[in-house]
Amino acid sequence: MLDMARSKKHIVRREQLVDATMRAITDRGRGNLRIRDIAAEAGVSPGSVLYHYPELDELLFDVHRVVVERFYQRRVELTESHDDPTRRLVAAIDTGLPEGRDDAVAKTLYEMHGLADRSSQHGALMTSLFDREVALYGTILDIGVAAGRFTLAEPTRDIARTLVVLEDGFGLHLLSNTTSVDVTLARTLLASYARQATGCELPI
Amino acid sequence: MLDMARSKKHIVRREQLVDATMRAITDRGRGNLRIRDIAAEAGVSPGSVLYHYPELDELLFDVHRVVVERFYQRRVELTESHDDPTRRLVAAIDTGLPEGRDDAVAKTLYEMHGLADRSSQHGALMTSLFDREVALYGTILDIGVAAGRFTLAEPTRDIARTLVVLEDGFGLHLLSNTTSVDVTLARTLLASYARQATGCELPI
Amino acid sequence: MLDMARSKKHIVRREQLVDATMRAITDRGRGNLRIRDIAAEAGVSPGSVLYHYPELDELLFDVHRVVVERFYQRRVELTESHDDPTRRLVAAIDTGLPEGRDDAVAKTLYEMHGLADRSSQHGALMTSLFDREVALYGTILDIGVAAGRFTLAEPTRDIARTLVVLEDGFGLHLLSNTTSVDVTLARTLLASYARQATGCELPI
Amino acid sequence: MLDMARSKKHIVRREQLVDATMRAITDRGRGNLRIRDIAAEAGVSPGSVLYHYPELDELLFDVHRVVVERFYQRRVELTESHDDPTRRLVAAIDTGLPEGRDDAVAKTLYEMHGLADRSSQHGALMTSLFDREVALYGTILDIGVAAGRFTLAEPTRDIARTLVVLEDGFGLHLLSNTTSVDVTLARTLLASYARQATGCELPI
DNA sequence: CATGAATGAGCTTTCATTCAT
DNA sequence: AATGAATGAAAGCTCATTCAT
Repeated sequence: MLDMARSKKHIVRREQLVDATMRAITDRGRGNLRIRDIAAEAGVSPGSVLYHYPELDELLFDVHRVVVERFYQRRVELTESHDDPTRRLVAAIDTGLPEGRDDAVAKTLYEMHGLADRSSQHGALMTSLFDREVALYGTILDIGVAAGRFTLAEPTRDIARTLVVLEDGFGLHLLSNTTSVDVTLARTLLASYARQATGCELPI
Repeated sequence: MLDMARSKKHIVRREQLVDATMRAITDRGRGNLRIRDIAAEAGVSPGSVLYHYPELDELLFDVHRVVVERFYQRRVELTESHDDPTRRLVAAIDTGLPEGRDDAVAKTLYEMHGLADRSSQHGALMTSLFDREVALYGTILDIGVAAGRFTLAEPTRDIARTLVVLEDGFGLHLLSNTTSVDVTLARTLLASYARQATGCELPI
Repeated sequence: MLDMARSKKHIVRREQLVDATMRAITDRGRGNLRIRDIAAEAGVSPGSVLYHYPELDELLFDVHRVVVERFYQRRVELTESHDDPTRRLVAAIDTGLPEGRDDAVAKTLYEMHGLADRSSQHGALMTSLFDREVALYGTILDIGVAAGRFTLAEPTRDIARTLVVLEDGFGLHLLSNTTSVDVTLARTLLASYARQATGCELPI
Repeated sequence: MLDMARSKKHIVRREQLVDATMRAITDRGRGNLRIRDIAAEAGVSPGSVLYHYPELDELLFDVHRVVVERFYQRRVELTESHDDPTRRLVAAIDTGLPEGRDDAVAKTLYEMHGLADRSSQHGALMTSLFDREVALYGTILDIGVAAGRFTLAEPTRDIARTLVVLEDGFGLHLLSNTTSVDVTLARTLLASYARQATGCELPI
């Protein structure tokens, strides 16, 4: 009992630290991340961070995991809140783009790409996200086809993958200081591609 | 004369350091970059690096500049080595994707995205690259139209931007440990989009 | 309570560091002062010095402050331990001169003059010391006059200032390798001036 | 011949470096003095400084020597430019005080005190200056006595020493950021002491 | 559990110094 | 004679990490 209680507290603390780390990454970038930043953001001491996460890599991995999950779950929820296939498609597009430069989830997600390079664990996470995003789009497209709304110009999966890659490309630019791309343009071009690929006008 | 010679030597050393830095970034990533790595890669002492680049930021900026220029120039050269619009388009696509995980130029380019976040100078570089890439695709498309080979489904610029963003999205995945995307798939999907957008089969 | 205890420990450590710095300055001179010297003198690690004094300047300022205070307080105590005006005057003179080349307080005090040059904070400290020393002599003189023992040849303040400046001049020589001046001579000449200025023989 | 010419050039360069060092010390203080500062002030390269002064200590010693000589010679010249004993005395007092915070000779002289501490060579220089200054005052006083103008209250040498020490004390304050003492006050108090000691009003 | 104190490893940075030209 | 280039030693500074309380 006591053990469980302690464990529970432990888990809660770890979750708080994951959140704090996300904020710290959004603020300072992953490269400059210091334990004291995480600690400060969580309102605890640096030693406390190490206590709950003796291996910092584990914390970073948890952050990645959480951020992937949140990002994906949000997409699922918001797309499933619509019945109309075109509205679903638009919702998918909208939730696939960062809301702005301070979109913590999106920012953290992109910061994690650098890790995938050196860690297959992180690579696996990213792959799992990609695949699920593709599946999400795939489902939306197939349902649209089944409903007689979409006429696909290419195999479902190819369109879905292209859409996800496009999102990622736009995300990269939107989270940088690039001025050639803004979120409106990104939506427009994504919708434009989607229209072509589905043969269906989108309510954007 | 003497002054020019000295200046020249200095410039040469700086170029060597830029190259060394590129390699160091490819090896260790930008976040973990240490002066000693650059020095080791260049075969000089750490102090020497600081001697030629008192401000590390300036070195990093030069690296970004060089890498952008190399990347873009290579694309221009290889696309212009073809006369046929479709072959040009294919060449553009091929040079827009990293050749592999160890593509130093591409790798460095992507590592620089993190800097754009905090530095408008880097942002400007990235914007300039993006704009020129878009212009490159734009020219290819327009020439193809003029030659009666392409029939554009969308405004030239929109297609061009979409192509560049797709490349960037693919690049992101190809340089990470993601297994869902490989270079063959990237080429295929890019070509697929290009075919749609130009109404013209590509010799891929 | 806990906060106060912690704070207290911190304060104690800082005081220890101030003392250690005084010794280090006496040994090596302020110009050659290294953090490791302070650390070694305090029996801690260099990092620990920075931990308690993130700004070295602050430490140096505290050293100055402490040394000024100690120097002045000692003078006050020792002069006030006498009732006879002439003995007081002699005590003031004696405590105004360095006891030797290894007089840590005096040595540090003089080493600080170089700082006043560039920092108004240090200048203010030196001014405050000077003014208080003048006031101390002033009081002694005035009391002597009131007691009918002294007959001042000049305004009280002028005599007092001249005495303090003389002390400082002698101090400068006594702490250097100058052989033309020793502490006996300094006492004699100071007493000589004091005798003239007060019209009263001093028991030196 | 060639050797001598080279030698001459060498000597000239060394003199230039001594001057440059004086300026550098006045600007940055002796403690923070870097070879590059001297080089910059002399308009040459750091390597050149070492070439002419392989031992930096030697340069510093030459600076001390030059500065002592200049300071003393100027005093001699300016006091000897007067015939009247009182005017001589005033001239001595005036040339014994720094003209301001940027008085390079005086500034450098005081910065050298820190060296005397550790080097007997420097100590000897300071002693020689002190002794000559005392002799200078001594001569002035004796001549004034011989001319029936001064009636000394103390032995000549004691008065002379007291005057020099007073100057040094004032110098210390005038070159620091101390606000309690300015040059006018210093002149006044010195003159006041001189008047007492000589029994002669000074035209100050 | 949590913290403040303390440490030491690892890095940057500064600078006198060497050296080829 | 003089310089720019390069070095390496010595210092400072930053941090993760340890530990007593």
